[in-house]
Amino acid sequence: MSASFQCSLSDSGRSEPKGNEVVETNNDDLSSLQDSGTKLDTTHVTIQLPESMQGNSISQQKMQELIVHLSQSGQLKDDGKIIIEVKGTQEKPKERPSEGNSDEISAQQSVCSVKAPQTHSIKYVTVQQASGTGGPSNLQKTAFIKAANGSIQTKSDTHNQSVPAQGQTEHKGLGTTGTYHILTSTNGQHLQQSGQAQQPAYILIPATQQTQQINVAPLNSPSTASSSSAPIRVVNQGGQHIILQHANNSSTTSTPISSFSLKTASMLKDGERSVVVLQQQHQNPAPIVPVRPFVQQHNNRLPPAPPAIAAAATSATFSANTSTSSVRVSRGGSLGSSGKESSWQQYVKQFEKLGPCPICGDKISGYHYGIFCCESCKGFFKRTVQNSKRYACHMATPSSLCDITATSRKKCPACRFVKCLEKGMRMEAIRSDRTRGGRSMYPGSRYLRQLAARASGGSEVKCELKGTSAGGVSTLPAIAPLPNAGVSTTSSTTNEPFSKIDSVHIMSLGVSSGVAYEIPASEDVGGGVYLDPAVLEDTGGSGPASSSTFHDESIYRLPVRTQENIDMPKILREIIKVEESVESEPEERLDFDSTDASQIGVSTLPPNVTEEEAAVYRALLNLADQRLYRIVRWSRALPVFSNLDTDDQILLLQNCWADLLCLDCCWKSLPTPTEIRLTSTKCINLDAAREMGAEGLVDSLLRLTQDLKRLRFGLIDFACLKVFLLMQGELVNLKAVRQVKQFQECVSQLLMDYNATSCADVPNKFTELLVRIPELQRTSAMARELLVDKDLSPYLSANSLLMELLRSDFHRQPGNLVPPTSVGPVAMDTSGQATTFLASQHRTEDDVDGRHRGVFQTGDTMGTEASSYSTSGPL
DNA sequence: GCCTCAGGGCCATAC
DNA sequence: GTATGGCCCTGAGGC
Repeated sequence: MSASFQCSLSDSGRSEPKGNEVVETNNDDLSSLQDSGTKLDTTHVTIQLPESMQGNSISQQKMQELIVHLSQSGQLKDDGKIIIEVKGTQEKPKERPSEGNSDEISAQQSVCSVKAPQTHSIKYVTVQQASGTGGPSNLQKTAFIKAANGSIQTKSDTHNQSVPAQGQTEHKGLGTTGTYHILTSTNGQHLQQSGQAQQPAYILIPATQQTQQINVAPLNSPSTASSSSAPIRVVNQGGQHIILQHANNSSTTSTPISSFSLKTASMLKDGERSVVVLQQQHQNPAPIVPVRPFVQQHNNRLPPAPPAIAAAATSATFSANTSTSSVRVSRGGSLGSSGKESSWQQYVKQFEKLGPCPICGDKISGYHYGIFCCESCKGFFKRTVQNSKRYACHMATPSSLCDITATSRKKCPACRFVKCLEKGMRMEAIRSDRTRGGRSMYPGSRYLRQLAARASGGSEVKCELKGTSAGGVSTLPAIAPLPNAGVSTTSSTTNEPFSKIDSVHIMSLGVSSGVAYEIPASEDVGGGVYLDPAVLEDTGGSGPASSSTFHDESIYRLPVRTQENIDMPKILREIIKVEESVESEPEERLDFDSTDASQIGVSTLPPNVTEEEAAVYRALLNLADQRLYRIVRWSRALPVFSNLDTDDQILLLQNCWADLLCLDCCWKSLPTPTEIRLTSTKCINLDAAREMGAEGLVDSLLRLTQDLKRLRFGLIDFACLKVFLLMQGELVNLKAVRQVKQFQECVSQLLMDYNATSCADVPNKFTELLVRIPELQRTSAMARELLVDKDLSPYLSANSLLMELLRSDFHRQPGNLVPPTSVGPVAMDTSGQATTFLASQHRTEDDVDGRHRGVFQTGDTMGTEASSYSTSGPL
């Protein structure tokens, strides 16, 4: 969720607008204006944008997030309505009156009224935008359909404003309205264009480029550029700017925004508020170089016209050519050649005006691996990824990334590489087969984005190219921005390059050379910043599909942005934050030497087990025990869960601990599809597992890991799936059934939305993930049976959490005839009664009894010792 | 068939 | 000896 939405929603009721900001009001006057007599619960949200923005739009996704957030916060009831005002008045931002009264609502108003027919509540959201010049108007109608299962779907439609849609209240006549088209649906697919000739493009401009001037040229032909261009819509998203190209280029007479800057000062923060404001650069627009259509009719094949180039109207190569033909420059020198310059020199010339390389400040040479950057950084990035290079920053106490400039870039390749990633370079753009030429097909590649743009209309391609990478700014998918879009962004409120608060873990799995080390990364490295290890084994033809270069070597994992302005709902942020917090804890030890039998208390080994083997078992079980403690810490840090009754917490953890352990194994093993990763430096493969009698388990884990990898299982997926597994509201004896169910549904919905909107390259990802749960549960059942088959007492302390949970498993088996004489508190509350999905794994009583005999043979002692858990233990 | 453009490779230079 | 980076080659896709 965008900062503006987030902030406005976080403060209920009226708030004081300060400067250019988003405010939320509950203006009864507005309500009365919009409410056509119905007694609906009304929520008002005002989005304020400054002067000179010819319009402003909210993407459908934003709308949906807004609705979801309002629903979750209880502010939006069924049969309620929401009025979203998008203010874009003529007043100057700083002179704007402090209170948003109805008189100010002169620019736009959006109205969402709700009527809930039975199982679905259909929320129509209309966004009306006014230029103040009068003329025909259109409405974007978006239906938010809240299904019975809690999911929210959207549908879009465009219609003329003259006839208010059913269920909507009347809009105030505010002059010319424009229509923007929603580009993505909840399933991540592009919606068909409806009605208008063009569709908008979303262009993400990283906030780091706040000082970069962005020139926006009209879409129309150059000859009409100055008079009939489409206005640009600007919204804020998670510290990034989204420029939404107006779709209506046919009838609007609004003045084009020719040039504006994104200024640091415009990114205001007011407590939890974060507001984006775009300020117009010039009252009198600078000369605009018509942006050449990238495709189709004009046969202009210039490289994308960067904004700065557009500004440089007198540029030799990108002259202010007002004709449809233009000087074409190609490296082949076929056109526009000076005769003496090499083709390459000519080619490079195109980018001279682009501005500095976002990484080192050198000259941009072109679009490389996802961003505009210089040749040097291109080569550096290529070598680093291709050769799996490992760097280390030698700063003793790094608090920020080393300064990377054209002169200093050689000094710290570690920080340079992190900066490459941070600025949006994509490792998946490096080809594993090293084939030359052709179009790159990695997710997010410009080519794919162009294809997508064409498929959805074509005109926005021009816009996309125009807005692409101002001054070397990295670009992001113009449509349906990827979750890791934030890779290319930095803080929206600061120009601080980086911070080393979070870390990029580049961990080697090599035993000897595998020195785990950290490369400092930015806390601003962007929303969803997780370079999925699966990406490195992309199945795509041009990606590093079958590369063995990467996946066995390193994992590049950047933290998901968790700062306030992250573009995701609050609950999701909290979950991610908890996940990151737990992940940041020191890694568990897998120590084959320190766990001696004396600590266990049982020194008698089974006759066929050597001390050496016992040490291995002890180490592994101890590792599992440590992981379980971590799981408990994780769960207790979760919202909702931490507020549950202790009995409920115990019950829920009893139910899923093995699932979580197995999922954790898979998660850690994503970079090593042929081995299950125990720690960052130790793995177990099938051969080793066979020797330990765990071949089936490891094989199942591997298959699961590979499935998840194929699905591009990321941190958000991981975190949400864990919550999903934990919060099982169907458990018998669970007290807070409703809260648990609601939380699970909420997280499920968030994950579905996230996957639908941000993981479009993995069809049905959410469903695919859910389908894996039974397999995960089978695997975890296998693991528990394996543990039960082994007599663990020689290897594991009696008061280990693992032992306790296994004991609780035993008690939860239906029909267990011989309960242990003493049970730990973990099992006390629900012994013999709680049934779970795992309990449905049928076992015979004899089997269960026999398998557990070893586990419980010291039950009395364990019960006594373990009882401390109830007060001071993990639970 | 030509052009685009974003990949990779080569190799002189720097460290 | 290795890393760097400037220059050029390559080739799928678009027109």
